Amino acid sequence: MMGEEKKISVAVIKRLPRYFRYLGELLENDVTRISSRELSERMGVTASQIRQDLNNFGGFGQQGYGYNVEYLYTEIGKILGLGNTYKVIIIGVGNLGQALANYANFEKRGFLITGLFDVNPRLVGMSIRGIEIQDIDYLEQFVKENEIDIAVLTLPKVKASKIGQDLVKWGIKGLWNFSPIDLKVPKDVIVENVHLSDSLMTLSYKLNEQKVLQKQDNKKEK
Amino acid sequence: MMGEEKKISVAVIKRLPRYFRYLGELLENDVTRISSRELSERMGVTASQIRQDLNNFGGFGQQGYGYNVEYLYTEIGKILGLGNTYKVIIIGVGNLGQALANYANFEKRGFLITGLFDVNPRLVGMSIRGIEIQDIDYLEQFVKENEIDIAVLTLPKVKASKIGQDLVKWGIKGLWNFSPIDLKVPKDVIVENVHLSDSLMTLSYKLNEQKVLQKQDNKKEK
DNA sequence: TAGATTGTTAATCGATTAACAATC
DNA sequence: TAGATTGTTAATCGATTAACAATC
Repeated sequence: MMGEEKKISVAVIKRLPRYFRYLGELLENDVTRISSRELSERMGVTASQIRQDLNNFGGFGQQGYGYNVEYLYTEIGKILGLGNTYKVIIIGVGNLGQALANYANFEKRGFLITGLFDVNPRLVGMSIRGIEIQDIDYLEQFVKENEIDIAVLTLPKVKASKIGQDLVKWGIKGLWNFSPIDLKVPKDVIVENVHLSDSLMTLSYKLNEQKVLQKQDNKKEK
Repeated sequence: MMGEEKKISVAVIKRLPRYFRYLGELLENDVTRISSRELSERMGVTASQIRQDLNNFGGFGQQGYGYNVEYLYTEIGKILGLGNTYKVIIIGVGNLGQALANYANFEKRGFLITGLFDVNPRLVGMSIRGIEIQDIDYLEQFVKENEIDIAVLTLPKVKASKIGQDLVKWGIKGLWNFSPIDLKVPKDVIVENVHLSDSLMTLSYKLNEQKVLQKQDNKKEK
């Protein structure tokens, strides 16, 4: 029956951009076809996983041949929704917000920065890549008048929660959240978190674990 | 037998910083004790998972009482290796590198920025938070003379791979990689990736999926 | 046609959840 | 002591891997 598709797991979705990246590289190197086995060796995953992952979305390969790199690249791009353009606003134009505003590659992928907002009067009025930073007081009006797809939250923890709620109220459906908080949102709103301090702590954990393992090894050698 | 501990899964490790964050908030709000059930409700996970996760590292709770917030917070901090200090260098001091260099919270957690490097002659000689940006030519010497724990890679894709290899050769054991590549490193070197474009693509995918679901709902309503 | 490799089903593995005895 | 809640074992669920028939 239609519409009865099994839900794709987050684990699979998170792997798609990586496939996309590898296929892009193959394409740059003029590789026209690739088998799941060879791709698996390059990526350090199992061929089985690649085939399973792809077959969640359709049969992109051909028996006895493998996958056409360009075709598969295009198809995964479509699956990731990269054909679309998204109107993006950045809220909090500190160092990180500026970094993201300046990152040209996002524009290439269809993420168009259409508004920048900050509370800091020193920043308001300045421009980044031709876009003027507005006072956050104008945020509500701006969001309501422009069809914004994604709001990037790069502001201090204390403000992020409130602004996040407001944005949802004003109709935003996508949040790219860099603040170290978990936003509570209705289920039709998508939040993608980038928790840098979490990432750094994970690194810290692993470095420590590594040290412990080395000590154990040293003992064994004695 | 000693040293026969079961390996902690990445899934568990990745959850630790989140526990740490929630416990920190509880502490700020003067909550002294919490049960796995209550924490689970706040975090949107199962109480069972919390207890399982924590018991990988030890019994931090007390039957009939729950967990002492401050104690648990401290212990998870220890597990995450936050008692240590790490010497950190940032390679590539563009917008993102600058953002990270300016992020004071990292210092608080023991991640001390001790060197900044870039190829861009315009940046070399400038200072961020009292640290002068050096030409990347001095990187090798600097790494060999100072015991650097973590190198942050915030440079263009094309350079990242080579520099990453070099750093490993020069003895770096921890890499915090922001470049959209997968570094190949020996197994005693830890790489923690922050792939911003992957994250954005995941958001894009989910926004698209959301749209599709809404269309299906609309159909059903008719 | 023979060889290669997919798409897909079945088997395995690991992670999450449930249940409950231990115990504060 | 009775009630609450942990620590931990057992059951379930889901994701990964293996296997192989289908087919290019």
